[in-house]
Amino acid sequence: MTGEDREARTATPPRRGRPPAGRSTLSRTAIVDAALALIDDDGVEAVSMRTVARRLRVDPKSLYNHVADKDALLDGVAERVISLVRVPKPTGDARADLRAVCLAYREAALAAHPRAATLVLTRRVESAGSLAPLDAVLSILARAGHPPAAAVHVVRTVLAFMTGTLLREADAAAPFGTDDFGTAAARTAALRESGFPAVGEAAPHLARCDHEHEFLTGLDLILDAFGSRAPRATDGSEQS
Amino acid sequence: MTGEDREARTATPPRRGRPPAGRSTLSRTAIVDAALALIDDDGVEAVSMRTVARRLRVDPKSLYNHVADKDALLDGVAERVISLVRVPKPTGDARADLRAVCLAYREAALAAHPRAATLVLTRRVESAGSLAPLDAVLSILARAGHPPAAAVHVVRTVLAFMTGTLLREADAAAPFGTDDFGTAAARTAALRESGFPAVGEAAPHLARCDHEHEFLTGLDLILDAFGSRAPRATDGSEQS
DNA sequence: ACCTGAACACCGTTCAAGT
DNA sequence: ACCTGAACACCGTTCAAGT
Repeated sequence: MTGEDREARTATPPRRGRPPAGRSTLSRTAIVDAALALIDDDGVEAVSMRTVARRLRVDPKSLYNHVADKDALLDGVAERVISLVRVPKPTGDARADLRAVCLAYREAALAAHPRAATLVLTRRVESAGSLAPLDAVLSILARAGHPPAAAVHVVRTVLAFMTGTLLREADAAAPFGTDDFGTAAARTAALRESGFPAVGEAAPHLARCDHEHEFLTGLDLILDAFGSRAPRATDGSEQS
Repeated sequence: MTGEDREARTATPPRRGRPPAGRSTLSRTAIVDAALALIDDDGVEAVSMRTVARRLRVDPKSLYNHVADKDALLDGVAERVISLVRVPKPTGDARADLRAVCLAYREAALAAHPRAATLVLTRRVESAGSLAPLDAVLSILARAGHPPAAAVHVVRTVLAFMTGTLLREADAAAPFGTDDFGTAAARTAALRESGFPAVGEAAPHLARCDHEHEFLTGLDLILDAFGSRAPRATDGSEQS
Protein backbone atom coordinates (compact mmCIF):
# COMPACT_ATOMS: atom_id res chain seq x y z
CA MET A 1 0.00 0.00 0.00
CA THR A 2 2.75 2.44 0.96
CA GLY A 3 4.75 0.63 -1.71
CA GLU A 4 2.05 1.44 -4.23
CA ASP A 5 2.01 5.07 -3.18
CA ARG A 6 5.74 5.38 -3.67
CA GLU A 7 5.54 3.73 -7.05
CA ALA A 8 2.68 5.99 -8.06
CA ARG A 9 4.61 9.11 -7.16
CA THR A 10 7.68 7.92 -9.03
CA ALA A 11 5.66 6.78 -12.07
CA THR A 12 7.12 7.74 -15.43
CA PRO A 13 4.60 9.39 -17.74
CA PRO A 14 2.89 6.73 -19.88
CA ARG A 15 5.12 5.86 -22.81
CA ARG A 16 3.76 5.29 -26.21
CA GLY A 17 4.35 2.63 -28.83
CA ARG A 18 5.74 -0.86 -28.43
CA PRO A 19 7.27 -1.60 -25.01
CA PRO A 20 11.12 -1.84 -24.73
CA ALA A 21 11.84 -5.23 -26.38
CA GLY A 22 11.95 -8.05 -23.81
CA ARG A 23 9.68 -6.18 -21.39
CA SER A 24 6.34 -7.49 -22.69
CA THR A 25 4.32 -6.08 -19.81
CA LEU A 26 0.99 -7.50 -20.81
CA SER A 27 -0.35 -10.95 -21.62
CA ARG A 28 -3.61 -12.78 -21.51
CA THR A 29 -2.67 -14.71 -18.41
CA ALA A 30 -1.44 -11.60 -16.61
CA ILE A 31 -4.78 -9.95 -17.36
CA VAL A 32 -6.75 -12.95 -16.11
CA ASP A 33 -4.58 -13.02 -12.98
CA ALA A 34 -5.31 -9.38 -12.32
CA ALA A 35 -9.03 -9.88 -12.85
CA LEU A 36 -9.12 -12.84 -10.48
CA ALA A 37 -7.17 -10.93 -7.83
CA LEU A 38 -9.59 -8.05 -8.22
CA ILE A 39 -12.54 -10.41 -7.78
CA ASP A 40 -10.98 -11.95 -4.68
CA ASP A 41 -10.59 -8.48 -3.20
CA ASP A 42 -13.71 -6.64 -4.30
CA GLY A 43 -16.13 -9.08 -5.94
CA VAL A 44 -17.21 -9.70 -9.51
CA GLU A 45 -19.20 -6.51 -9.80
CA ALA A 46 -15.99 -4.53 -9.25
CA VAL A 47 -14.53 -5.87 -12.48
CA SER A 48 -14.37 -3.46 -15.38
CA MET A 49 -11.84 -3.15 -18.15
CA ARG A 50 -10.76 0.03 -16.46
CA THR A 51 -10.31 -1.36 -12.95
CA VAL A 52 -8.39 -4.37 -14.26
CA ALA A 53 -6.16 -2.08 -16.30
CA ARG A 54 -5.63 0.16 -13.28
CA ARG A 55 -4.37 -2.84 -11.32
CA LEU A 56 -1.85 -3.52 -14.08
CA ARG A 57 -0.88 0.17 -14.45
CA VAL A 58 -1.86 0.00 -18.07
CA ASP A 59 -4.25 1.77 -20.38
CA PRO A 60 -7.66 0.06 -20.45
CA LYS A 61 -7.59 -0.16 -24.23
CA SER A 62 -4.37 -2.13 -24.15
CA LEU A 63 -6.29 -5.10 -22.80
CA TYR A 64 -7.99 -5.50 -26.14
CA ASN A 65 -4.71 -6.62 -27.65
CA HIS A 66 -4.93 -9.80 -25.59
CA VAL A 67 -8.59 -10.35 -24.82
CA ALA A 68 -11.54 -10.08 -27.19
CA ASP A 69 -13.82 -8.26 -24.78
CA LYS A 70 -14.98 -8.20 -21.18
CA ASP A 71 -17.07 -11.31 -21.63
CA ALA A 72 -14.10 -13.28 -22.89
CA LEU A 73 -12.08 -12.03 -19.95
CA LEU A 74 -14.67 -13.33 -17.49
CA ASP A 75 -14.72 -16.66 -19.33
CA GLY A 76 -10.98 -16.71 -18.89
CA VAL A 77 -11.33 -16.23 -15.15
CA ALA A 78 -13.87 -19.04 -14.89
CA GLU A 79 -11.64 -21.32 -16.90
CA ARG A 80 -8.65 -20.49 -14.74
CA VAL A 81 -10.49 -21.31 -11.52
CA ILE A 82 -11.65 -24.66 -12.90
CA SER A 83 -8.13 -25.41 -14.00
CA LEU A 84 -7.19 -25.11 -10.32
CA VAL A 85 -9.19 -28.20 -9.42
CA ARG A 86 -6.70 -30.73 -8.08
CA VAL A 87 -8.03 -34.00 -9.41
CA PRO A 88 -7.13 -36.73 -6.87
CA LYS A 89 -5.51 -40.00 -7.92
CA PRO A 90 -8.14 -42.72 -8.42
CA THR A 91 -8.13 -45.53 -5.88
CA GLY A 92 -10.26 -47.98 -7.83
CA ASP A 93 -13.31 -47.55 -5.61
CA ALA A 94 -15.59 -45.77 -8.09
CA ARG A 95 -17.94 -44.31 -5.54
CA ALA A 96 -15.17 -42.92 -3.34
CA ASP A 97 -13.30 -41.58 -6.36
CA LEU A 98 -16.35 -39.75 -7.68
CA ARG A 99 -16.91 -38.25 -4.28
CA ALA A 100 -13.31 -37.12 -4.10
CA VAL A 101 -13.49 -35.27 -7.43
CA CYS A 102 -16.66 -33.52 -6.31
CA LEU A 103 -14.98 -32.43 -3.08
CA ALA A 104 -11.98 -31.13 -5.01
CA TYR A 105 -14.29 -29.20 -7.31
CA ARG A 106 -16.06 -27.63 -4.36
CA GLU A 107 -12.72 -26.80 -2.81
CA ALA A 108 -11.48 -24.96 -5.90
CA ALA A 109 -14.71 -23.26 -6.87
CA LEU A 110 -15.83 -22.21 -3.43
CA ALA A 111 -13.08 -22.30 -0.85
CA ALA A 112 -10.15 -20.96 -2.85
CA HIS A 113 -11.96 -18.14 -4.68
CA PRO A 114 -15.37 -17.71 -3.09
CA ARG A 115 -16.23 -14.48 -4.85
CA ALA A 116 -15.46 -15.98 -8.25
CA ALA A 117 -17.70 -18.97 -7.62
CA THR A 118 -20.80 -17.63 -9.37
CA LEU A 119 -18.70 -17.03 -12.46
CA VAL A 120 -17.50 -20.61 -12.53
CA LEU A 121 -20.93 -22.06 -11.89
CA THR A 122 -22.78 -19.78 -14.23
CA ARG A 123 -20.63 -19.74 -17.36
CA ARG A 124 -20.53 -22.59 -19.83
CA VAL A 125 -16.80 -23.34 -20.00
CA GLU A 126 -15.57 -26.18 -22.16
CA SER A 127 -12.10 -25.21 -23.23
CA ALA A 128 -9.08 -27.45 -22.93
CA GLY A 129 -7.86 -26.35 -19.52
CA SER A 130 -11.15 -27.08 -17.81
CA LEU A 131 -11.81 -30.57 -19.13
CA ALA A 132 -9.54 -32.39 -16.68
CA PRO A 133 -12.15 -32.89 -13.94
CA LEU A 134 -14.73 -34.01 -16.50
CA ASP A 135 -12.26 -36.48 -17.95
CA ALA A 136 -11.47 -37.82 -14.51
CA VAL A 137 -15.12 -38.46 -13.71
CA LEU A 138 -15.84 -40.07 -17.07
CA SER A 139 -12.89 -42.41 -16.78
CA ILE A 140 -13.89 -43.46 -13.26
CA LEU A 141 -17.33 -44.30 -14.57
CA ALA A 142 -15.98 -46.09 -17.64
CA ARG A 143 -13.74 -48.25 -15.49
CA ALA A 144 -16.74 -49.07 -13.32
CA GLY A 145 -18.51 -50.45 -16.35
CA HIS A 146 -20.85 -47.63 -17.31
CA PRO A 147 -21.27 -47.24 -21.09
CA PRO A 148 -20.57 -43.66 -22.26
CA ALA A 149 -24.21 -42.63 -22.63
CA ALA A 150 -24.97 -43.67 -19.06
CA ALA A 151 -21.80 -42.08 -17.74
CA VAL A 152 -22.67 -38.74 -19.35
CA HIS A 153 -26.05 -38.91 -17.72
CA VAL A 154 -24.51 -39.48 -14.30
CA VAL A 155 -22.13 -36.57 -14.84
CA ARG A 156 -24.94 -34.25 -15.79
CA THR A 157 -27.08 -35.14 -12.80
CA VAL A 158 -24.23 -34.81 -10.33
CA LEU A 159 -23.03 -31.57 -11.91
CA ALA A 160 -26.52 -30.10 -11.80
CA PHE A 161 -26.78 -30.88 -8.11
CA MET A 162 -23.35 -29.42 -7.47
CA THR A 163 -24.08 -26.26 -9.45
CA GLY A 164 -27.27 -25.61 -7.54
CA THR A 165 -25.75 -26.38 -4.17
CA LEU A 166 -22.57 -24.35 -4.63
CA LEU A 167 -24.53 -21.45 -6.07
CA ARG A 168 -26.62 -21.44 -2.90
CA GLU A 169 -23.48 -21.55 -0.80
CA ALA A 170 -21.81 -18.83 -2.79
CA ASP A 171 -24.44 -16.21 -2.36
CA ALA A 172 -25.29 -17.19 1.17
CA ALA A 173 -21.68 -16.33 1.95
CA ALA A 174 -22.01 -12.83 0.61
CA PRO A 175 -24.73 -11.14 2.72
CA PHE A 176 -24.43 -13.02 6.02
CA GLY A 177 -21.28 -14.06 7.75
CA THR A 178 -20.99 -17.85 7.48
CA ASP A 179 -23.05 -18.68 10.55
CA ASP A 180 -25.06 -15.75 11.72
CA PHE A 181 -27.23 -15.94 14.82
CA GLY A 182 -29.13 -12.70 14.92
CA THR A 183 -30.27 -12.84 11.31
CA ALA A 184 -31.29 -16.48 11.66
CA ALA A 185 -33.73 -15.46 14.38
CA ALA A 186 -35.01 -12.59 12.28
CA ARG A 187 -35.46 -14.83 9.26
CA THR A 188 -37.34 -17.38 11.34
CA ALA A 189 -39.71 -14.71 12.55
CA ALA A 190 -40.27 -13.37 9.04
CA LEU A 191 -41.06 -16.84 7.67
CA ARG A 192 -43.43 -17.50 10.58
CA GLU A 193 -45.37 -14.39 9.67
CA SER A 194 -45.46 -15.18 5.98
CA GLY A 195 -48.95 -16.61 6.15
CA PHE A 196 -47.91 -19.90 4.58
CA PRO A 197 -48.60 -22.65 7.11
CA ALA A 198 -46.07 -25.25 6.01
CA VAL A 199 -43.40 -22.57 5.63
CA GLY A 200 -44.19 -21.30 9.10
CA GLU A 201 -43.95 -24.80 10.52
CA ALA A 202 -40.50 -25.36 9.01
CA ALA A 203 -39.31 -21.80 9.62
CA PRO A 204 -36.40 -22.48 11.98
CA HIS A 205 -35.02 -25.13 9.62
CA LEU A 206 -35.42 -22.89 6.59
CA ALA A 207 -33.75 -19.97 8.33
CA ARG A 208 -30.41 -21.62 8.78
CA CYS A 209 -28.40 -24.02 6.67
CA ASP A 210 -25.37 -26.17 7.38
CA HIS A 211 -23.94 -25.93 3.89
CA GLU A 212 -21.30 -28.57 4.26
CA HIS A 213 -23.71 -31.11 5.69
CA GLU A 214 -26.25 -30.30 3.02
CA PHE A 215 -23.65 -30.79 0.31
CA LEU A 216 -22.30 -34.06 1.66
CA THR A 217 -25.61 -35.76 2.36
CA GLY A 218 -27.11 -34.62 -0.93
CA LEU A 219 -24.11 -35.92 -2.81
CA ASP A 220 -24.26 -39.24 -0.99
CA LEU A 221 -27.93 -39.57 -1.79
CA ILE A 222 -27.29 -39.14 -5.50
CA LEU A 223 -24.25 -41.39 -5.58
CA ASP A 224 -26.20 -44.07 -3.71
CA ALA A 225 -29.02 -43.77 -6.20
CA PHE A 226 -26.69 -44.37 -9.12
CA GLY A 227 -24.84 -47.08 -7.27
CA SER A 228 -28.01 -49.07 -6.83
CA ARG A 229 -28.54 -49.13 -10.60
CA ALA A 230 -26.23 -51.93 -11.66
CA PRO A 231 -23.99 -50.75 -14.49
CA ARG A 232 -23.83 -52.84 -17.65
CA ALA A 233 -20.73 -55.02 -17.59
CA THR A 234 -18.66 -54.78 -20.78
CA ASP A 235 -20.97 -54.22 -23.74
CA GLY A 236 -21.30 -50.64 -25.05
CA SER A 237 -24.22 -51.06 -27.47
CA GLU A 238 -27.73 -51.23 -26.12
CA GLN A 239 -31.21 -51.54 -27.59
CA SER A 240 -31.95 -47.79 -27.76
CA MET B 1 -43.63 0.24 -34.98
CA THR B 2 -45.50 2.63 -37.28
CA GLY B 3 -47.81 3.11 -34.32
CA GLU B 4 -44.87 4.09 -32.20
CA ASP B 5 -43.59 6.48 -34.85
CA ARG B 6 -46.95 8.20 -35.00
CA GLU B 7 -47.16 8.49 -31.23
CA ALA B 8 -43.62 9.77 -31.02
CA ARG B 9 -44.31 12.49 -33.58
CA THR B 10 -47.50 13.54 -31.77
CA ALA B 11 -45.87 13.35 -28.32
CA THR B 12 -46.54 16.33 -26.09
CA PRO B 13 -43.37 17.81 -24.64
CA PRO B 14 -42.59 16.12 -21.29
CA ARG B 15 -44.65 17.74 -18.58
CA ARG B 16 -43.22 18.51 -15.23
CA GLY B 17 -44.48 17.96 -11.70
CA ARG B 18 -47.16 15.62 -10.44
CA PRO B 19 -49.26 13.90 -13.14
CA PRO B 20 -52.93 14.98 -13.63
CA ALA B 21 -54.69 13.42 -10.59
CA GLY B 22 -56.12 9.97 -11.41
CA ARG B 23 -53.57 9.35 -14.18
CA SER B 24 -50.86 7.78 -12.05
CA THR B 25 -48.78 6.62 -15.02
CA LEU B 26 -46.15 4.79 -13.07
CA SER B 27 -46.12 2.04 -10.46
CA ARG B 28 -43.82 -0.65 -9.27
CA THR B 29 -45.78 -3.38 -11.02
CA ALA B 30 -45.92 -1.43 -14.29
CA ILE B 31 -42.14 -1.05 -14.13
CA VAL B 32 -41.61 -4.74 -13.43
CA ASP B 33 -43.98 -5.58 -16.29
CA ALA B 34 -41.99 -3.41 -18.65
CA ALA B 35 -38.70 -4.91 -17.55
CA LEU B 36 -40.02 -8.44 -18.02
CA ALA B 37 -41.37 -7.59 -21.46
CA LEU B 38 -38.01 -6.11 -22.36
CA ILE B 39 -36.24 -9.26 -21.19
CA ASP B 40 -38.60 -11.45 -23.20
CA ASP B 41 -37.81 -9.39 -26.29
CA ASP B 42 -34.13 -8.59 -25.95
CA GLY B 43 -32.64 -10.54 -23.04
CA VAL B 44 -31.48 -9.57 -19.57
CA GLU B 45 -28.42 -7.71 -20.76
CA ALA B 46 -30.68 -5.27 -22.59
CA VAL B 47 -32.19 -4.10 -19.31
CA SER B 48 -31.11 -0.69 -18.12
CA MET B 49 -33.00 1.93 -16.19
CA ARG B 50 -32.97 3.92 -19.40
CA THR B 51 -34.32 1.20 -21.69
CA VAL B 52 -37.05 0.29 -19.25
CA ALA B 53 -38.01 3.93 -18.93
CA ARG B 54 -38.00 4.32 -22.72
CA ARG B 55 -40.50 1.48 -22.97
CA LEU B 56 -42.78 3.32 -20.56
CA ARG B 57 -42.22 6.70 -22.25
CA VAL B 58 -41.00 8.07 -18.98
CA ASP B 59 -37.89 9.73 -17.65
CA PRO B 60 -35.37 7.17 -16.33
CA LYS B 61 -35.11 8.97 -13.02
CA SER B 62 -38.83 8.63 -12.43
CA LEU B 63 -38.34 4.92 -11.84
CA TYR B 64 -36.55 5.69 -8.61
CA ASN B 65 -39.81 6.84 -7.10
CA HIS B 66 -41.05 3.25 -7.18
CA VAL B 67 -37.96 1.06 -7.15
CA ALA B 68 -34.90 1.37 -4.95
CA ASP B 69 -32.38 0.67 -7.69
CA LYS B 70 -31.68 -1.57 -10.66
CA ASP B 71 -30.89 -4.53 -8.45
CA ALA B 72 -34.23 -4.27 -6.68
CA LEU B 73 -35.93 -4.07 -10.06
CA LEU B 74 -34.31 -7.32 -11.19
CA ASP B 75 -35.33 -8.94 -7.91
CA GLY B 76 -38.83 -7.79 -8.68
CA VAL B 77 -38.74 -9.48 -12.07
CA ALA B 78 -37.47 -12.74 -10.56
CA GLU B 79 -40.17 -12.62 -7.92
CA ARG B 80 -42.85 -11.97 -10.52
CA VAL B 81 -41.82 -14.94 -12.63
CA ILE B 82 -41.86 -17.25 -9.61
CA SER B 83 -45.27 -15.95 -8.65
CA LEU B 84 -46.42 -17.25 -12.04
CA VAL B 85 -45.85 -20.85 -11.00
CA ARG B 86 -49.24 -22.54 -11.11
CA VAL B 87 -49.09 -24.90 -8.15
CA PRO B 88 -51.23 -27.94 -8.99
CA LYS B 89 -53.84 -29.34 -6.61
CA PRO B 90 -52.38 -32.16 -4.53
CA THR B 91 -53.76 -35.64 -5.24
CA GLY B 92 -52.49 -37.33 -2.07
CA ASP B 93 -49.76 -39.29 -3.85
CA ALA B 94 -46.73 -37.51 -2.42
CA ARG B 95 -44.29 -38.55 -5.09
CA ALA B 96 -46.57 -37.58 -7.96
CA ASP B 97 -47.46 -34.31 -6.27
CA LEU B 98 -43.81 -33.33 -5.77
CA ARG B 99 -43.09 -34.15 -9.36
CA ALA B 100 -46.01 -32.01 -10.48
CA VAL B 101 -44.79 -28.95 -8.57
CA CYS B 102 -41.34 -29.37 -10.10
CA LEU B 103 -42.81 -29.55 -13.58
CA ALA B 104 -44.87 -26.43 -12.92
CA TYR B 105 -41.76 -24.63 -11.72
CA ARG B 106 -39.87 -25.61 -14.85
CA GLU B 107 -42.79 -24.50 -16.96
CA ALA B 108 -42.90 -21.04 -15.41
CA ALA B 109 -39.18 -20.45 -15.12
CA LEU B 110 -38.13 -21.82 -18.45
CA ALA B 111 -40.98 -22.19 -20.90
CA ALA B 112 -42.95 -19.03 -20.19
CA HIS B 113 -40.03 -16.58 -19.90
CA PRO B 114 -36.90 -18.35 -21.11
CA ARG B 115 -34.70 -15.29 -21.19
CA ALA B 116 -35.61 -14.39 -17.61
CA ALA B 117 -34.74 -17.87 -16.34
CA THR B 118 -31.19 -17.11 -15.22
CA LEU B 119 -32.57 -14.27 -13.13
CA VAL B 120 -35.01 -16.53 -11.35
CA LEU B 121 -32.46 -19.28 -10.77
CA THR B 122 -29.66 -16.99 -9.75
CA ARG B 123 -31.27 -14.57 -7.33
CA ARG B 124 -32.17 -15.46 -3.79
CA VAL B 125 -35.86 -14.56 -3.66
CA GLU B 126 -37.82 -15.17 -0.51
CA SER B 127 -40.52 -12.55 -0.47
CA ALA B 128 -44.19 -13.30 0.12
CA GLY B 129 -45.27 -13.74 -3.48
CA SER B 130 -42.71 -16.41 -4.23
CA LEU B 131 -43.26 -18.68 -1.23
CA ALA B 132 -46.30 -20.48 -2.61
CA PRO B 133 -44.38 -23.26 -4.41
CA LEU B 134 -42.16 -23.79 -1.38
CA ASP B 135 -45.19 -24.01 0.87
CA ALA B 136 -46.81 -26.52 -1.47
CA VAL B 137 -43.77 -28.79 -1.43
CA LEU B 138 -43.36 -28.58 2.33
CA SER B 139 -46.99 -29.42 2.96
CA ILE B 140 -46.84 -32.41 0.61
CA LEU B 141 -43.85 -33.69 2.54
CA ALA B 142 -45.42 -32.99 5.90
CA ARG B 143 -48.54 -34.91 4.95
CA ALA B 144 -46.32 -37.79 3.84
CA GLY B 145 -44.89 -37.96 7.34
CA HIS B 146 -41.55 -36.17 6.98
CA PRO B 147 -40.62 -34.10 10.03
CA PRO B 148 -39.79 -30.48 9.13
CA ALA B 149 -36.01 -30.85 9.29
CA ALA B 150 -36.08 -33.78 6.87
CA ALA B 151 -38.56 -32.04 4.60
CA VAL B 152 -36.33 -28.98 4.33
CA HIS B 153 -33.46 -31.21 3.39
CA VAL B 154 -35.47 -32.83 0.60
CA VAL B 155 -36.51 -29.41 -0.67
CA ARG B 156 -32.94 -28.19 -0.76
CA THR B 157 -31.62 -31.22 -2.62
CA VAL B 158 -34.40 -31.15 -5.19
CA LEU B 159 -34.11 -27.39 -5.64
CA ALA B 160 -30.34 -27.62 -6.11
CA PHE B 161 -30.82 -30.23 -8.83
CA MET B 162 -33.50 -28.13 -10.49
CA THR B 163 -31.42 -24.96 -10.35
CA GLY B 164 -28.45 -26.65 -11.97
CA THR B 165 -30.51 -28.40 -14.60
CA LEU B 166 -32.62 -25.40 -15.59
CA LEU B 167 -29.56 -23.15 -15.66
CA ARG B 168 -27.98 -25.56 -18.12
CA GLU B 169 -31.15 -25.56 -20.20
CA ALA B 170 -31.43 -21.81 -20.09
CA ASP B 171 -28.08 -20.98 -21.51
CA ALA B 172 -28.04 -23.87 -23.92
CA ALA B 173 -31.12 -22.26 -25.42
CA ALA B 174 -29.35 -18.99 -26.05
CA PRO B 175 -26.43 -19.83 -28.38
CA PHE B 176 -27.75 -22.86 -30.27
CA GLY B 177 -31.24 -23.37 -31.59
CA THR B 178 -32.87 -26.05 -29.43
CA ASP B 179 -31.62 -29.04 -31.41
CA ASP B 180 -28.78 -28.12 -33.66
CA PHE B 181 -27.21 -30.67 -35.99
CA GLY B 182 -24.21 -28.93 -37.49
CA THR B 183 -22.87 -27.62 -34.23
CA ALA B 184 -23.36 -31.00 -32.54
CA ALA B 185 -21.02 -32.54 -35.11
CA ALA B 186 -18.54 -29.72 -34.66
CA ARG B 187 -18.65 -30.08 -30.89
CA THR B 188 -18.10 -33.81 -31.13
CA ALA B 189 -15.04 -33.27 -33.28
CA ALA B 190 -13.64 -30.64 -30.91
CA LEU B 191 -14.09 -32.91 -27.89
CA ARG B 192 -12.45 -35.80 -29.77
CA GLU B 193 -9.39 -33.67 -30.38
CA SER B 194 -9.24 -32.39 -26.80
CA GLY B 195 -6.56 -34.91 -25.84
CA PHE B 196 -8.62 -36.23 -22.93
CA PRO B 197 -9.29 -39.92 -23.60
CA ALA B 198 -12.48 -40.40 -21.61
CA VAL B 199 -13.88 -37.14 -22.96
CA GLY B 200 -13.04 -38.25 -26.48
CA GLU B 201 -14.75 -41.59 -25.91
CA ALA B 202 -17.96 -39.95 -24.72
CA ALA B 203 -17.78 -37.06 -27.18
CA PRO B 204 -20.97 -37.71 -29.17
CA HIS B 205 -22.97 -38.02 -25.96
CA LEU B 206 -21.45 -34.88 -24.49
CA ALA B 207 -22.07 -32.90 -27.65
CA ARG B 208 -25.81 -33.15 -27.55
CA CYS B 209 -28.35 -33.16 -24.74
CA ASP B 210 -32.02 -34.03 -24.58
CA HIS B 211 -32.85 -31.52 -21.89
CA GLU B 212 -36.34 -32.73 -21.14
CA HIS B 213 -35.23 -36.34 -20.80
CA GLU B 214 -32.30 -35.30 -18.65
CA PHE B 215 -34.58 -33.31 -16.38
CA LEU B 216 -37.22 -36.01 -16.01
CA THR B 217 -34.88 -38.93 -15.37
CA GLY B 218 -32.70 -36.92 -12.98
CA LEU B 219 -35.75 -35.83 -11.05
CA ASP B 220 -37.08 -39.38 -10.87
CA LEU B 221 -33.72 -40.59 -9.63
CA ILE B 222 -33.76 -38.13 -6.76
CA LEU B 223 -37.39 -38.68 -5.86
CA ASP B 224 -36.81 -42.44 -5.88
CA ALA B 225 -33.83 -42.00 -3.59
CA PHE B 226 -35.86 -40.06 -1.06
CA GLY B 227 -38.80 -42.39 -1.44
CA SER B 228 -36.69 -45.37 -0.44
CA ARG B 229 -35.82 -43.70 2.87
CA ALA B 230 -38.90 -44.45 4.95
CA PRO B 231 -40.14 -41.24 6.53
CA ARG B 232 -40.70 -41.19 10.27
CA ALA B 233 -44.37 -41.63 11.06
CA THR B 234 -45.69 -39.00 13.48
CA ASP B 235 -42.96 -37.99 15.91
CA GLY B 236 -41.06 -34.81 15.14
CA SER B 237 -38.24 -35.09 17.71
CA GLU B 238 -35.25 -37.29 16.99
CA GLN B 239 -31.96 -38.12 18.65
CA SER B 240 -29.85 -35.51 16.84
C1' DA C 1 -46.56 12.81 -3.90
C1' DC C 2 -44.47 12.53 -7.96
C1' DC C 3 -41.94 14.30 -11.78
C1' DT C 4 -37.67 16.25 -14.27
C1' DG C 5 -33.09 19.28 -15.59
C1' DA C 6 -28.73 19.43 -14.69
C1' DA C 7 -25.00 17.01 -13.36
C1' DC C 8 -21.50 13.41 -11.78
C1' DA C 9 -18.72 9.67 -12.10
C1' DC C 10 -18.65 5.99 -14.35
C1' DC C 11 -18.92 2.23 -18.38
C1' DG C 12 -17.15 -0.90 -23.10
C1' DT C 13 -15.21 -0.31 -27.34
C1' DT C 14 -13.37 1.66 -32.11
C1' DC C 15 -9.86 3.38 -34.69
C1' DA C 16 -6.35 5.90 -36.47
C1' DA C 17 -1.94 7.47 -35.24
C1' DG C 18 2.19 6.57 -33.11
C1' DT C 19 6.89 3.70 -32.14
C1' DA D 1 3.40 -6.19 -32.77
C1' DC D 2 1.80 -3.55 -29.38
C1' DC D 3 0.56 0.75 -27.27
C1' DT D 4 -2.34 5.15 -26.66
C1' DG D 5 -5.32 9.89 -27.58
C1' DA D 6 -9.37 11.16 -28.90
C1' DA D 7 -13.85 10.02 -29.17
C1' DC D 8 -18.61 7.75 -29.09
C1' DA D 9 -22.53 6.08 -27.18
C1' DC D 10 -23.76 4.45 -23.40
C1' DC D 11 -24.45 3.51 -17.98
C1' DG D 12 -26.72 4.20 -12.57
C1' DT D 13 -27.83 7.57 -9.47
C1' DT D 14 -28.29 12.22 -6.64
C1' DC D 15 -30.57 16.17 -5.72
C1' DA D 16 -32.63 20.39 -5.86
C1' DA D 17 -36.27 22.63 -8.16
C1' DG D 18 -40.66 22.39 -9.96
C1' DT D 19 -46.15 21.46 -9.78
